[in-house]
Amino acid sequence: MKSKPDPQAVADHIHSAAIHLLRALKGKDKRLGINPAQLSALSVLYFLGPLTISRLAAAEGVKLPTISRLVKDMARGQLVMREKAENDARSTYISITPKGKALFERGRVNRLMAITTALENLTDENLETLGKAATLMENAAKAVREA
Amino acid sequence: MKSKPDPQAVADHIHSAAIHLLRALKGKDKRLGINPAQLSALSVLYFLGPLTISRLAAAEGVKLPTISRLVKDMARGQLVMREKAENDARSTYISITPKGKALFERGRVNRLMAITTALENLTDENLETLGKAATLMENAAKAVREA
DNA sequence: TATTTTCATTAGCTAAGCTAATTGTATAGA
DNA sequence: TCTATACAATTAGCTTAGCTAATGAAAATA
Repeated sequence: MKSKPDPQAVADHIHSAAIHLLRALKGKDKRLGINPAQLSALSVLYFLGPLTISRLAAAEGVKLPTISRLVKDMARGQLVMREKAENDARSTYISITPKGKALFERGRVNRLMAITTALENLTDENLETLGKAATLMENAAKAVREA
Repeated sequence: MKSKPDPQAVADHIHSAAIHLLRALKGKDKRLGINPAQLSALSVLYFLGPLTISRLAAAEGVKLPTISRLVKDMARGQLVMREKAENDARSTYISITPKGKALFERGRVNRLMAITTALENLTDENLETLGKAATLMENAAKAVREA
């Protein structure tokens, strides 16, 4: 039963699975007026509190301009607010507004419902497997980013 | 130890992990002259053999025009070949060329080396976890797509 | 035979990433 | 203190990878 797992094969498999899962999810939150990238950024602000653009970019693992534009869009929709940092005039803190919070909560639920539904019929054991795998994937992502 | 896993939380976690892993990988195969989407399509042709555009799109979980354009680009680069189906003049079979095969093999190795390296230090048990998770994710992706 | 369905392409749109260049602000060193 | 360097953020412009809608041609069906 325990045939020695081949890292290359596992890498191939997990990579392919990640691609297919995200592709399948794309567009599931169209009607909410929010897109996946915004949802993801809102999630960070929701859980971590106000952050500068730079720190938000780092948290999301993307470059500055990417977040900069995202924040602009979200600020226009009043999902987030800008606040000048007291100690450093170069920095701006971004925080989530009540409206953003509400949208995020709705959006998050809707977006993830699709996966959740797909996972609901799984055994607890399988759910546990997925949970552990998620952590391993996050670590791998970090390692790749730092490579 | 076995605290009842919450599908919603697992969904959230796996979703986030998939986003971060793929973002981290992006651009790792720039210098090969092939991009992730092409690599993914080549992979399917490599393993499954010649397919029509429609079947290729289905295998990749995307719409027809997406694959149509991808194939056009790859055909220009002589990575794949078109062949008219004998029995149905509407269909075209796409197959991988020797050049495509070679590029795929190199590309695949290079692209996945990043994950592989990140995974090499894991225990066999963790690799097994990831392997199982990948399968569960593929199933979830399919379920989402069909929802 | 006439209609509908299917396979594929084209045109044109959007989202989400990137690099390079620019502006304004902080800080370190001469 | 002044100057050079470094850092935060934005803007401009490019690329990739997806989508829908419209079209043409072939096959299947009523």
